[in-house]
Amino acid sequence: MMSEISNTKKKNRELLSEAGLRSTSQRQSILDIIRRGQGHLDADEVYRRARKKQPRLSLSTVYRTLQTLKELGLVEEVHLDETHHHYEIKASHEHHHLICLGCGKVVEFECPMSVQMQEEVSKEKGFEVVNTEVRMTGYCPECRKEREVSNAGK
Amino acid sequence: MMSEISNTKKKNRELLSEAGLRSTSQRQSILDIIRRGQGHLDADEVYRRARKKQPRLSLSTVYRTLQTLKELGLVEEVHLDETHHHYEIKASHEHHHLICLGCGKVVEFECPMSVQMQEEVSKEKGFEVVNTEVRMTGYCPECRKEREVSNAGK
DNA sequence: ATTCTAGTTGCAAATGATTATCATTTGCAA
DNA sequence: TTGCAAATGATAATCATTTGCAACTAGAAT
Repeated sequence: MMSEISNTKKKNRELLSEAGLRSTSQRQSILDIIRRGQGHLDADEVYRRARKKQPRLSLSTVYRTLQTLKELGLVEEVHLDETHHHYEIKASHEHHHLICLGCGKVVEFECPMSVQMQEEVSKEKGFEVVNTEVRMTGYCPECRKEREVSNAGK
Repeated sequence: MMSEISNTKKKNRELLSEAGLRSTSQRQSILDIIRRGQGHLDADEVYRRARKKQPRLSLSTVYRTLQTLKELGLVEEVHLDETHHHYEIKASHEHHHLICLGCGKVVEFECPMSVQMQEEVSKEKGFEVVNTEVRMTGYCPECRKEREVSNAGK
């Protein structure tokens, strides 16, 4: 348990210094928060959580760090909605997002088909495709139920 | 030719009044511009084009009209990049977007597979999926060439 | 045709997410 | 321990989009 935590800390430190970046407490905690965050945190949520430990942390640092970690390839920026960005640890497995229009819940899904799709489009359009994002929206089981109820009331 | 234009005008008028909306000149021209725009116009581009005929048109009206037309289901909002929205006439055939990271060019592609994909995810997650967006990024033939040249120079 | 009025518009100011600026602080190599 | 480039915090700037409100107008009622 203890070793797990210090491992993470050490790993963070190494990751950063390998990239030629200084290992600051701010970067440590932001990285940790995203790692523990189970994906889908936005800048402001990271800010709020990080401030619990570092009340003097500024929002700009969060944005800058997010940007840096993204460039480093440690963190991925995902586009769950149109108003702002969300961030998650770059996962080992490629996955996509299914977003509930009712409650905002986000569910991840894998999609082996998308690789095939990417190849097809690549060939057909002569592009070198570097990324494929699949975003589905709909209603989760709970919200579906609610909608049925309120529709029945009409 | 003449009849085509007035047809469109009449159609616009009908579409709007059917929805209980007033048929204003602003809405007419914005709708026309998007229809003629071959997809992918952003609010500001619509604004610039519309002003040629209606110099007093305001940007807020463009935004409001875009919003209204979207709700009406006549226009679709697409997310080609993270900085702002683009709009296109709701097409008869579902299609997705492939965006060049070099020059920004946007190419549409169809993807019958996505329907199947949607069904699978629907079943697996218990969602009622209402929309699937596939967004690929990469480099178009021209930009690929350029990149090869500049890489060779290294 | 004239009047009436709720739907629309234009303008300006507000908002919300993100980025830039710059003085101050800090990690870390020497 | 020191020097200095990198990083931070506070604040202002930016940019797309939204909103409040007074003035305007489409279209129904007269």
